[in-house]
Amino acid sequence: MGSENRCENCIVRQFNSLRAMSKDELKQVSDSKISKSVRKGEAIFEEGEKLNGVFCVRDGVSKLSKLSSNGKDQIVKLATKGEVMGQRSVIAEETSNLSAVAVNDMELCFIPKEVIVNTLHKNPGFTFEVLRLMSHDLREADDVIVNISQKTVKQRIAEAFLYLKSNYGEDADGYLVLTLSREDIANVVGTATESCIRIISEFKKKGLLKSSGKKLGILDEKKLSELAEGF
Amino acid sequence: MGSENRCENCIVRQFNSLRAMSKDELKQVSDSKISKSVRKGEAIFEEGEKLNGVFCVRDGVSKLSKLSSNGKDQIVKLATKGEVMGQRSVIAEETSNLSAVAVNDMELCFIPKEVIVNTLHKNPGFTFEVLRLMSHDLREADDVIVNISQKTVKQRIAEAFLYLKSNYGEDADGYLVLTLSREDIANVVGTATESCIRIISEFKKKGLLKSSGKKLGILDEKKLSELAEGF
DNA sequence: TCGAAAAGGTGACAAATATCATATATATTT
DNA sequence: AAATATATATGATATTTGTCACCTTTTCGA
Repeated sequence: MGSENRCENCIVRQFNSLRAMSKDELKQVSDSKISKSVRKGEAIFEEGEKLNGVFCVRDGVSKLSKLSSNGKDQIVKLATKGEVMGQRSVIAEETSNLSAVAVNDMELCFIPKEVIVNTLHKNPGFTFEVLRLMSHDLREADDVIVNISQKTVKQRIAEAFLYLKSNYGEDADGYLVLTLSREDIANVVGTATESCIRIISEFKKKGLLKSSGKKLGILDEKKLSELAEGF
Repeated sequence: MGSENRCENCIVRQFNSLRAMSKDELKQVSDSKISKSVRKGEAIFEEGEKLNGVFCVRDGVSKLSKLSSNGKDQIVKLATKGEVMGQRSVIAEETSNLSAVAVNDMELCFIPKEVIVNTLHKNPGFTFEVLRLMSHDLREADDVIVNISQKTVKQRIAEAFLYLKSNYGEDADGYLVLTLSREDIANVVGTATESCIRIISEFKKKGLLKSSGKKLGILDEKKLSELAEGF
């Protein structure tokens, strides 16, 4: 096994709570972790499932969502390289409240919960780091609640594109690196797919967005953010 | 000072993270805390304010909300006896993302952040307990997001009444102990005050709710929960 | 590479919800 | 108790958004 497969050397660790682990703890994690490849569209875990560990995202993006009885799927969060999924369930010792599905091909490490829980009880630095990251997630969740209830669908879609640009960037030609289907965008902002398509078409007609194949790009960021703010 | 004013003897501590503190740590908290009485409608802290500590709710209820530019106020959470407010901001070292306003007369203890932060770095049990409670808050926030985007206003209002009953109970005559104004209920479910009033009137006409003065009571819990589920 | 399936797109219409106006009841102040 | 402010209530209407139907384009597997 090459040394790049050791958590000690894994670069994504710099972005998550694992960076607060001691060398020994990290060694334990590395020895017990299981690497997984997940293809686009595949499920990583399902709502209601009991998680026996957490998933550290090495590459790719996963959508964390909740399905309702009427068949709608609300995406609550997108998890990217460096993020750890399933922490909440492991900490609260509850089944997962969300499903995780790969948005594109992914590389993951599964870390058994025992190692995590042990470290949580022994290493306050690690616990604090997890707490800090979760408090960030909580703030973002609060913001989502306020956005959904106070902004129009058009504002939320405009905001979603700004979010995609600032979080995942754009390529040399100005297209967003992370390509989401219209349905996924609709599920992020909490609207019907048709409404989402309609508004994206409108944005394209107005010269705010451009498209090439499946890719979408932002043409007029200023107007898009004015729109998001409600002007 | 009577012994009931010591955190060591405070009963609300049983419901929050302070129960994981050592005797010494608790003594420190008690020696540095400041008791406050807040009248109904008064602000405890404002969105954007830098918090120098947390607020432990001894009695009463506070609404945690965020104001938008269009004047609407989304209530993200209600904090009750035993809950600690402002933790997120103190932990993340950010200004508060929410405002806290008293829904009824309240008794609070202000605990300077130094004591909290010190304990977070020294006592993993305490940190873990804070983490556990925050992971619960995060789950609830996820649920709110899904509810707001997938359920109708009518469903969410039905749900709000069930929530008020199960969390705050009802008096001998079957009226909800926690009385919220129609505006507050509207701000909890994320709708216009008029829409909220209209639906409550409808519920009363249909025999699902009863009212007496400002008080509201649940008459038909079964139908109300069926309604909340979408039947 | 052909053909099915999925994704993207658009119109017409229905339903849900917000907004505005105005009235009445209730609480609060003086 | 009168005066004022605030909360509740309801109708009329506008706006937003969802739903259904149908079509075109793209993707992907056999």
